[in-house]
Amino acid sequence: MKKIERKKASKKGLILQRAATMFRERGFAASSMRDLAETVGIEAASLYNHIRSKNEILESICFDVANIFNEKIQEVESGRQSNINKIESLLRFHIEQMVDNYENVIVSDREWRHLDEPYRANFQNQRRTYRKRFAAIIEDGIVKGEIRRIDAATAVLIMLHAINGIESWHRSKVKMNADELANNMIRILIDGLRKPA
Amino acid sequence: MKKIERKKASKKGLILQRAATMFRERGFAASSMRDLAETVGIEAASLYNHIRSKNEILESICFDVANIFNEKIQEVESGRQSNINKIESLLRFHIEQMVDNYENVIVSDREWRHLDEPYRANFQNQRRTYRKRFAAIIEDGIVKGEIRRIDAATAVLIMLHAINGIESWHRSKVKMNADELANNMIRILIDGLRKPA
DNA sequence: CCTACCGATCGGTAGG
DNA sequence: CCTACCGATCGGTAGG
Repeated sequence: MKKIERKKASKKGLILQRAATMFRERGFAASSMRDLAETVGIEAASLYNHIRSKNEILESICFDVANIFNEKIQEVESGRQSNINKIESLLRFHIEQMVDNYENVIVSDREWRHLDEPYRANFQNQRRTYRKRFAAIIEDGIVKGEIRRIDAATAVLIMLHAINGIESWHRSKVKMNADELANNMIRILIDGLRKPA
Repeated sequence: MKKIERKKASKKGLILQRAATMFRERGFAASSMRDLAETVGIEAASLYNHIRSKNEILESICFDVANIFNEKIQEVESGRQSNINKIESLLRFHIEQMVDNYENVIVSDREWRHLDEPYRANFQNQRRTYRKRFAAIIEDGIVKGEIRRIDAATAVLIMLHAINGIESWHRSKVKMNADELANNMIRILIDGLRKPA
């Protein structure tokens, strides 16, 4: 019994993993269940023994990613570091996820609009909330004099989107290692381009 | 004769404009020619009197956007400003395009992967070239001591992706005006978050 | 997990 | 610009 369940779980895991790759490469709407089945090595109809629908796969990917980031920001918020260091921690985590959990992170960011209701609204809400919590850290940093007087909401959008640049790093031939990449990105985002006079 | 041509041109323009909106909202693959025809006010079959195929619409959107940015970077490269100011000019232009030419810019950035070959490869090449030219400006700025010793390619990816954050600004209720937005973004990207000690 | 199949919808064409 | 229609493909189900 345990064996069967483990087998089922791992086959479902395989389906989700192959789906993430396919959704990233072609987009959710342009990915067919027949093609997905083929990469998994079964017939299309057999997929439905493991998942309920195409949309359920997307739900699974999107909410997995959302949970990962929600847990992290909770942990960071309750820490005792400076706000600048909290931001650096979050950025490092985003970069790390972008490197290690690439397919899922990209798909959730790019394809969540295809979620059926009420999942779409739910996901959008979680996004909004996450950004507000991130902005609150920046605002606290401004109040405490660690951070320039910038618009916090704009800064959050910049940070979160900037990290999507790693997408291109993934496909690049000249692979910088992941740590070096993270250090470069954080330095640029936190200290800017301009050389201090 | 002129009248007919002008009429045709404007109907084709309407189709491209409605298509851009639809492609942005639902994605290219999830947009049907029947739905597009409906928003234009004609039958699906009649679209083909104005355009050759669904993919041709995407080509038109993507290469229009590519041309706009290629022309701009050419102009900036040949200017006499400092490299920091060249970067600021490019960023301002990107932000301006994101505000004024929103649908086309977003669609070209998000949906170009659906271009048929050889357009896809061509577009990808133009992207790569644009980024190299952008990076060359940063590298020159580093050599001349205007810019910190950062990885130029990484900086380009950050800048270009960061600007996509405006996407969220568009849907936001609390509308900051476009100039204010541009100033905030440029300050954050060029001078960073951290308050100088 | 498969075979066989459903109704719906897709991009596009013929012919006027 | 329309009516009528094509073949292909879609997500998903029945039944075993």
